[in-house]
Amino acid sequence: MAAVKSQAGPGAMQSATGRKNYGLVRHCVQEKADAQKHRQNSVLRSSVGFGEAWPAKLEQTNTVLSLQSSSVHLPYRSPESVEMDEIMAAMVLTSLSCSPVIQSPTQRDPLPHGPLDMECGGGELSDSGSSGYWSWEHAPSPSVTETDSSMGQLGDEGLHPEPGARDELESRWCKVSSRGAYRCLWPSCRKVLTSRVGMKRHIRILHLGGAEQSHREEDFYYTEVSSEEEEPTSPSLSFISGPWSSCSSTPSQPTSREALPSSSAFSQSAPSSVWQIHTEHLYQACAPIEMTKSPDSPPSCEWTSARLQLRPQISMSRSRSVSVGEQWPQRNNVPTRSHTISASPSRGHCAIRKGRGEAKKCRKVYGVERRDQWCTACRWKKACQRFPD
DNA sequence: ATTGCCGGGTT
DNA sequence: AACCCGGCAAT
Repeated sequence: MAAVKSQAGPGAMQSATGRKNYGLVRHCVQEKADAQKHRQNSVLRSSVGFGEAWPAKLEQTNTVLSLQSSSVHLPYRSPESVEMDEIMAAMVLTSLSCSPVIQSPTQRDPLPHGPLDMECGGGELSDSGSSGYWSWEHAPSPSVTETDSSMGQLGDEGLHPEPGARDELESRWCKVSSRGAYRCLWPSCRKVLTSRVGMKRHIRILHLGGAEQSHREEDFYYTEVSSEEEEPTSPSLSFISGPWSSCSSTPSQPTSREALPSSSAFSQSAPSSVWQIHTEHLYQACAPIEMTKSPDSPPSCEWTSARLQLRPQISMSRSRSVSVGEQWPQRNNVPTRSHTISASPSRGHCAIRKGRGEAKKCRKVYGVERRDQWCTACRWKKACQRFPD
């Protein structure tokens, strides 16, 4: 009883005669307490880990974050001063994801499913891999990984792009300043026009069937290229850069081209998937790190220390832009899950002791004063035969 | 402190 | 075998 009082408080007190439920009540209370304890511990742990990973991640993801900030008209700030504002910006972006422009890409279901659709579909991209987290932060293919990481780097003037496809992407991004041509990104159509209006018309008429409702959708099917960049690009790169650039209302704007689509693409599927993602993420926090490290990752020791930092930067931006607003539910959920896991031993422990108090015994039923009504075993201080466990 | 009951003693 | 109880673990 004293134990009950101390653990469950006065509300859970059971009378001596009500001891039948004592065990159950106590178990529930115990698990509650355990849950709270685990939750606190997990929250604390996760928050600590987050805090550790955060600064380093800030440095690496500064680009994406600042771009996001720019999309909500927040001035660029140094990484050291951005933490809270980034969270706010991410939340704002999340809320902004419901804007018509952002949603429009997902309305193209009847269209043939080229890479564009997959990419601009938002949810399809993030969930295409399957179970959310791994498909998000685990780039399914090297090309995507590289693209993701280069996405972040290209916007970051402080980082040096790497050779290979990244160069191409860089040129693609850099062409913004030297824009001159527009390439149709429709699958198997690489038409290049020098006029945006012409390109829109081309897309609308040839690919969108001239539909009136496709009024704004042409933006998603062409990309702006520099006139000298006519060599074909790998599909993964082209289809990524294209829709992303065009998802914004003004495709030629480098900042919005990156921030808006990313937020839109993920926000549509984020609230549920990211929720699960972070759950699994924390759950798998002990998973090997190096396996997910991109070969292009900057050789920073900070990047090898925290798991999140090893993710492609765009992935991190996704997670953050969408999930920061969801962080609390996630965090509240994660400990719950960990509690479920960690509670099993405690449950097993309780199972051993479960028998006691579970069943009424003669002593409890009749009381000491009516001992004559006890079963023989109880009278002999043996295992009760009338109310066996 | 109370309870359940094992182990052992006594008759 | 019937009965009783010390003592322990669990609560």
